[in-house]
Amino acid sequence: MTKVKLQDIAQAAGVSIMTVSRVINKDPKVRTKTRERISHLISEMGYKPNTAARHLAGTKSYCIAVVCEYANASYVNKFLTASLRKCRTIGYHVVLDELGSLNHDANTKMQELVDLSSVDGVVLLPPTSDNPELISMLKKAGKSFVRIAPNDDLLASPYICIDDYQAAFDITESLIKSGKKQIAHIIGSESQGVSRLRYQGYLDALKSNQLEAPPEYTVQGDFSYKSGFECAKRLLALNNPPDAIFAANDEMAAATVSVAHMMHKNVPQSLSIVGFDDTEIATVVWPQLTTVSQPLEEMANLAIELLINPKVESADTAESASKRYVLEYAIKTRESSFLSS
Amino acid sequence: MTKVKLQDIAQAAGVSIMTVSRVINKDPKVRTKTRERISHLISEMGYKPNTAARHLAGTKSYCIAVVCEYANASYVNKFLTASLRKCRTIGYHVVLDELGSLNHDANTKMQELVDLSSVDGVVLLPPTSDNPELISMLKKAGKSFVRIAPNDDLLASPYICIDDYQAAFDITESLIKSGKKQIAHIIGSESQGVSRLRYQGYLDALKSNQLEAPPEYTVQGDFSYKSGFECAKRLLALNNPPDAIFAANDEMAAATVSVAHMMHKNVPQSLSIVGFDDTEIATVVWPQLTTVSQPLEEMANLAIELLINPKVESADTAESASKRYVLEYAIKTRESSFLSS
DNA sequence: AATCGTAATGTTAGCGCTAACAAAAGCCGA
DNA sequence: TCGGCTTTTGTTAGCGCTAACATTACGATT
Repeated sequence: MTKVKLQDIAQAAGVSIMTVSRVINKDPKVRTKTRERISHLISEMGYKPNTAARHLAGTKSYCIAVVCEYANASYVNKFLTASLRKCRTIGYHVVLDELGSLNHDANTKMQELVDLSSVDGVVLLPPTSDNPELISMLKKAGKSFVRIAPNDDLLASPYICIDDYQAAFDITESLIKSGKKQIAHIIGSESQGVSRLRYQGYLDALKSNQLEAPPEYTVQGDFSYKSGFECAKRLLALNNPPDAIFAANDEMAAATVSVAHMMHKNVPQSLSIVGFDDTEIATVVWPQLTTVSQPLEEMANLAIELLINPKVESADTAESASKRYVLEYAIKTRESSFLSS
Repeated sequence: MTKVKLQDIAQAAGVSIMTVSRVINKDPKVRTKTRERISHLISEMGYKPNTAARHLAGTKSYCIAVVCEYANASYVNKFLTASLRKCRTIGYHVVLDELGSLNHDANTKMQELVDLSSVDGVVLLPPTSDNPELISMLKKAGKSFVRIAPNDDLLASPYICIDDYQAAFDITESLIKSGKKQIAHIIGSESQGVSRLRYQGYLDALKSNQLEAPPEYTVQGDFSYKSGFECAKRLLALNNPPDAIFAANDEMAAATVSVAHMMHKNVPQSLSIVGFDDTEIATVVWPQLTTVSQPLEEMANLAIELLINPKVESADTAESASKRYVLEYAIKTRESSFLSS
């Protein structure tokens, strides 16, 4: 039960401890034959590097930070869980930073700096992806970080997103294809770039299908259930209420479902509702939400991958310089927009 | 920006590094005067112990494991977030273990054992709190662990819970007080002890109010939304449908709300619905759920506290031997059972 | 005041690993 | 076959801290 260490492997392989360390750290300066022999022993003897020792001896901390505004947002939860899972398999740790709770300017910065020193990389979740102070702080500190769905300063760091515009376009069009013509939109938080993209996708889908929406069909939410509730009430109280509502996230779409029930509207017959994100919420309301499924797990895995791998800043292709990762989304069609029977 | 270390403090205080270490570790064998002087310097100079070094040198790993079946259950999320928050402040790390995904018997055990070695303590979330193999494994390994809401083998470890029975009793009675007389119950997963307690609380509340429920008013769910949906459909399809439903958790209560909408029942006028847990879900449905609020944050904090503090196994009082922590719950009255206007 | 016992502090070694440099081994042409 | 080069491997030191033991300071007892 006692742990296998470098020493043990080295002894078994008849090499020095350093050579084994090199194999572990993928140092190319090891003869292929030696590497293979050692690699074999490593897996055979079940060696796992001791993170604490590596941290202490080396320059890496084997820890990454996930920064969000509030940890209870459903997409944050999903992302966080995925990150924990991923890090667990590769022997990293995760710390969670919630910016929302601590609003003192200087204090926040301090908090951050403290952690920065002991973290290999940082993942910024929206809306912190566009926090200019945070970004400049990270740059100044020379920390590597990746952002999820940022809007501004796109060259500041690698980032991961989906094509929010196209996804919004598609899901709006799916509404149109199902015969809806009066489609309203609840915009997401103004502080987030994706809100604009999703809004634009919605607008363009209407336009390219020769549809128009009166100005009152566009209402400003902030991604919260509460805001969605208010917005949906406003929309459905109109003289000419919409026959479909595209909410910029699931929370607001769920709220719209609630209002529909409140007003005894049949969903989807007299009102279709679609959301965005495909979080838990989408499937704990009735009817379940048609929504855009973001590959949050994949995003988390990729983000961490990018952070821990010594970025091969090779100049050979323009491709490797493109620090932009656009992942595939999927439209999950459920009953809130489509009657199955 | 360079980190303060023990050495720096020792120098500033004119003592040896070891004395400072003793102060940090609350070793009583330091003269009060010395301790105070050093403590002062520690906070003044902003010293933070280096976890990796402590881990390497000492016997503790400064890491705790949270074990659950599936990480997407809403109470797990809430607990996990709280744990991360807590651990962050005290310089601990958290690893998440999801048992549900890996069902291979031996494999699971192995997985666990691997981690056990590098973890100071383990928190078992239901239903893993009652996993006998897990428990015996932990005991055999001599790991300290605390369980949340266990049902069996109550002396095996310290545990934290609320009075599920009484809470269920209370919330059922609140239904009765509001004038409902035909109250049904959707039982939670059979594998979880709390299901029985909540059921019993429900039964006894009826009895002590001279009410009776026909056998068909009791249906077996499994804490999932889906099961709640099926159960609620069954209940509301009865010839004499209930006028109130107490679901054993929020997921199933949310499902019941869904079914009510589906059947065009007014909530709470013609059907009151109450849940249990007060997770996110309770407030993203309409009407929002009346539910029992579990202090999950507090539970997480306490669990971690218990794990990291060298348990003072003092024999002086029976009190210290009682390894049972029953925290306060609160009934959150919302519109699913109570019309505000 | 000398003696002992305990309380308080100090010293040494090393946790498992990596950085930085040192040495050895392999390869080449002349 | 020999330098002079590169590639591959080894050696040494130390990251920041704690365990275990060694030493000193202090106080009480006679």
